[in-house]
Amino acid sequence: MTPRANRKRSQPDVERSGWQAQKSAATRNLIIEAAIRCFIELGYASTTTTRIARMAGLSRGAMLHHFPSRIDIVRSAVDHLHAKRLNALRNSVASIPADADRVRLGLRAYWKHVNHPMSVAFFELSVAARTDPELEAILSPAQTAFDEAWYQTALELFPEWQSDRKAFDVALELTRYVMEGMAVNIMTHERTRRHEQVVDYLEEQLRALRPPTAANQ
Amino acid sequence: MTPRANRKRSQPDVERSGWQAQKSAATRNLIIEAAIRCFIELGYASTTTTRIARMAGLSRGAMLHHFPSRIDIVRSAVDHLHAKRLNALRNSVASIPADADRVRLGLRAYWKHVNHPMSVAFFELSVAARTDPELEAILSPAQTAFDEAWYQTALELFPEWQSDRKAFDVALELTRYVMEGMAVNIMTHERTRRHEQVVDYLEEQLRALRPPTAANQ
DNA sequence: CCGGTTTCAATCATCTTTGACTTTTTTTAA
DNA sequence: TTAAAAAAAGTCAAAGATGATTGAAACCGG
Repeated sequence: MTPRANRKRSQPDVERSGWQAQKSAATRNLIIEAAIRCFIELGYASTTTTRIARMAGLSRGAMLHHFPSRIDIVRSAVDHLHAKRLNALRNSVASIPADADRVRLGLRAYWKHVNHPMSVAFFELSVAARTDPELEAILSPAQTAFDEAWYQTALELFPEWQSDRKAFDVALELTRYVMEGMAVNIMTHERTRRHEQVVDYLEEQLRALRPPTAANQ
Repeated sequence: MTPRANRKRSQPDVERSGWQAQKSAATRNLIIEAAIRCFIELGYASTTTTRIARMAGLSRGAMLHHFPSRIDIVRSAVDHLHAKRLNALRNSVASIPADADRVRLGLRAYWKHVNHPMSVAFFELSVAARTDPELEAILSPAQTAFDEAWYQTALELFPEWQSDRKAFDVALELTRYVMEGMAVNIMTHERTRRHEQVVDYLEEQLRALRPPTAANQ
């Protein structure tokens, strides 16, 4: 994103647009994305600093220059993931026209979202955080912020649903659990199940849960 | 749990399963259950041989006498979990009378099942197996066997549903995904959500999916 | 051009985990 | 009672991971 790096020395903060700063930011990004790829491909526990460095194509020493310790990388990776995830959610919902089949498109968008590699990475972190208080502390704010944003975004996508907030809440939670349950199933088991049928069925149910004002959009 | 057994010294041949063998088996069980507790409390990655031994109240050397290597413990733990899980499923379903509200009781039984510590342990292993081929090879047979047993058990619980196998499949998968999605949510996030409402709603939907032969049981 | 800084690389000591090996204690069978 | 066998405990070296330290190359402002 922005070439902003947390400077520790007594350098004027405004002067941070030189070539060096940009290269530094690029390297930091490279490391963060390598770490995320490690989470996805190797799992959180096997994501060692050595592996991240190799994945990023850097020496371990060079990497530890940008991130003094392992947990610093994790912290930045969580921030990075959170920002991208939030952005992807907003974009995918914003691209749905008001006169479109919002139930269908919204559902498919979320289905795509939970199957995105980014969600796999977040899932890995979430599971690891269950038994790792330090990671939990890092991840928790991002989780709740995303949950909140998800709720708000859904509310904006379906303004007519505000009339029946009870049904709306059930619909949202149901959607969330079905989608995430299926995503987890796909991640851990094989991918040879009839998930699409369940998505279709869920779509039907969501329509039934909606207030009967609009026609069927 | 105590290795107390009746000692008959006048029968040397049948004594093959004597005290020593029993004590050995008890110790093995102790180790296996300690390992499972470690999976639950520390996570799979942090379950080292040292921690298992400490959890079991044994020296590490003693433990490695019974299980030469770490993976051997994992193997036995998976078998142990699988057997107990299968047994619990069968028992809880078998305890449902034919004239009871089978939808409600079956659903609650499964809800209880996915929130059981045993399921947490299995979940930990499943997630770790995603990026660990060796563990995957150990876990996969147990997974598919359990899935198969789950399907069969449900079929036996709802024999009238055989007439509409399509709806039955959707109902089963839906149930599975909602329940597991919620369970994962409870494990990784906080437990302060309105899961019960979703269970109630799911119960309603399952009733609607059933063939309209029986009254409402 | 140069002093100082930033980036990158390499090495080092420490710690943890693992599995093999050895020793001690307990139990079994002759 | 005693010797073999099994269980339990303790010791050891190898491998891997981490963070710190040192050294070298590129870059910037003056």
